[in-house]
Amino acid sequence: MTESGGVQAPLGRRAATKARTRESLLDAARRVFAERGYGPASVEEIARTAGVSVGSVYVHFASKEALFTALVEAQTSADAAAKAAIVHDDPDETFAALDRLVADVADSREEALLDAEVWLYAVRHPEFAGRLAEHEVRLARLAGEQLSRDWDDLDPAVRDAVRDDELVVAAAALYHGMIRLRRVLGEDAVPSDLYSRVLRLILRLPPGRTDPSPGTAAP
Amino acid sequence: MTESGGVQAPLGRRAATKARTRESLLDAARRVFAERGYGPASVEEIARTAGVSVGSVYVHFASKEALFTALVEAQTSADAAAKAAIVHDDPDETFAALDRLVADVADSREEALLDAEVWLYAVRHPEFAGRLAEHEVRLARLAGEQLSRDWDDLDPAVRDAVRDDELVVAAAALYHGMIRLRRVLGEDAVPSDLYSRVLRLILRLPPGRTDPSPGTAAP
DNA sequence: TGTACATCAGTGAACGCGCGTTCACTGATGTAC
DNA sequence: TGTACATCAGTGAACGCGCGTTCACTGATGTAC
Repeated sequence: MTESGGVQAPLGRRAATKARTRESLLDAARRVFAERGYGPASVEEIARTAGVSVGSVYVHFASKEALFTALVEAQTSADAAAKAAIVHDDPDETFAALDRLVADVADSREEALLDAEVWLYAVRHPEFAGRLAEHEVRLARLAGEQLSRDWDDLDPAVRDAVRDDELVVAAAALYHGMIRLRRVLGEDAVPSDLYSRVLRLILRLPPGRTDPSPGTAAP
Repeated sequence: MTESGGVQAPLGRRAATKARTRESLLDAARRVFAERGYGPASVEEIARTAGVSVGSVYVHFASKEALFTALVEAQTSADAAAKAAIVHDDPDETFAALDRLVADVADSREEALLDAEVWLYAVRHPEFAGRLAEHEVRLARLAGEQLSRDWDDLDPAVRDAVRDDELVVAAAALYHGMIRLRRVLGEDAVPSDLYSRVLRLILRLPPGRTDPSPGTAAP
C-alpha cells in the first residue's frame, strides 16, 4: 500500500504527525503569547488552542520558556525572509514594499504585540539579548549592502551628516517607531506611505510616483 | 508643642505618613513592574520593596491593576513635564536636550522597560489605549506648536513631502525607535547625537555645533 | 501477508507552589470634653 | 494639660485558585521474523 504521499516516504506517518503537532503548537504559542504576554500566557491555553493536551507540549518542548524561544527563532527567520524580499530593482517598488511592511506589521495585532514582547524578553534576559541584536545586525547589513551600492550617488550633505551604517540604524529606528505609533494613534495619524516619504527626505531623493501599482493587476 | 513641620499643619501626621507610603508604593511598583512586567510582577514583591506589608497595598489601591494604572498616570505626567522642558530658544540647545533625553531613557533600563510595558498594556486593553494616545497627541501638539513657529522657514522640499503634523509623528517615531535600538545594539551603534543629526537632515537644517555645552560649567 | 513485540507521540489527573485578595486585629494619631 | 473614646493606616496569616510540570498510562505506528 505505498499509495499517496509516497515520494520515498521522507517521513514516516509518526514523524509527520509529530512535525504537524509541533507546528500547531508554535502557531498557538504565537497567538497566545502575543495576546497575553509571556508571563500570563498559560501552557494550558496554548495546548487547548493547538488542539492537544498539556502533556503533549512537553513532548516537543522542555519548558514554557523553551517553547517561547523556539517561537522567537521561527519568527526571526520569517521576519528576515520577509525583509529580504523587500528589495526590488525599481526604488519606487522598494519603497512601496517598505510601506506595505510597516502597515502589515502595525495592523497585525499579533505581530506588533509579539515584536514588543520579544524585545522586552530580550532586555530582561541578557543571555537572550545577543540573539535579537544579531538579528537586527543581520537585517542592518542587508540594508547596508543595498545602500552602499548607491552611497556614492547620495547628496554630499547626507554623507557628511551620517555614516552609512548610521543611516541604516536611523531607517530601522523609524521603522520600529512608526509601527509603534501607528498602533496607538491609528492609520490616519500615521499614513502608510509616511515611512517612505520621510526616508526619501532623509536620503534627499525625489518623491516617488503616487501610484506604485505593481505588475500584477486585479483591482 | 507646635514645633517643627508647622506651617499651619497642611497635613496631619497621619495623612502625611499615608502620602509618603503611597509614594513608596508607586516607586516600588515602578521598579518591580519594569523589571518583571505587569503579569509576573507580584504584589508581595512590590510591598516588600516599598517596605510595607501586602495588606497596606490594598489600603492605597483597589487592586494590582489599579496600582499599575496609577503608576502609568504618574509616569505620563512626569514624561510630559520632562519633554516640555526640552524646548530652548537656541535650536542647538533644543537638539542637544533631545539627544540627552534619548540617551537617558534608553540607558535607564527601568524607563525603557516601563515604556514598552505601558505600550503593551495599552494595546491589550483598548479601554486604556485612549489614555496613551491622548498623551502622545498632547506631546505631538507641543512639538507641533514649536514647529509651526518655524514652519514657513523650512525648505519647500520638506513642506511638499510631509505635512507639519506628519513631521511631528516622524520625529516621535524616530525617538521611540532610537530608544528601542540603542537598548539592543548598544551606544556605539546608536550614538547619542544620531537623533538630532537625522532630525536636522529631515528638516534640512545645517549641522549644529559639535559641542553644545550649556551655560552651567563644571566638567 | 501475518503475527508478536517495541517504540513513542499524545493523554489528563495529580502535584506542589506562588499568586491576588481578604479580614480580624493592632496601635499610633486625632478628637471631644 | 489630662482623660476617654474614635478613627484608620498598616499588619500578616489565611483563603481559594490557576499555574507549570510530572508521570503512569494508552494506542497507533514501526520493526523483526
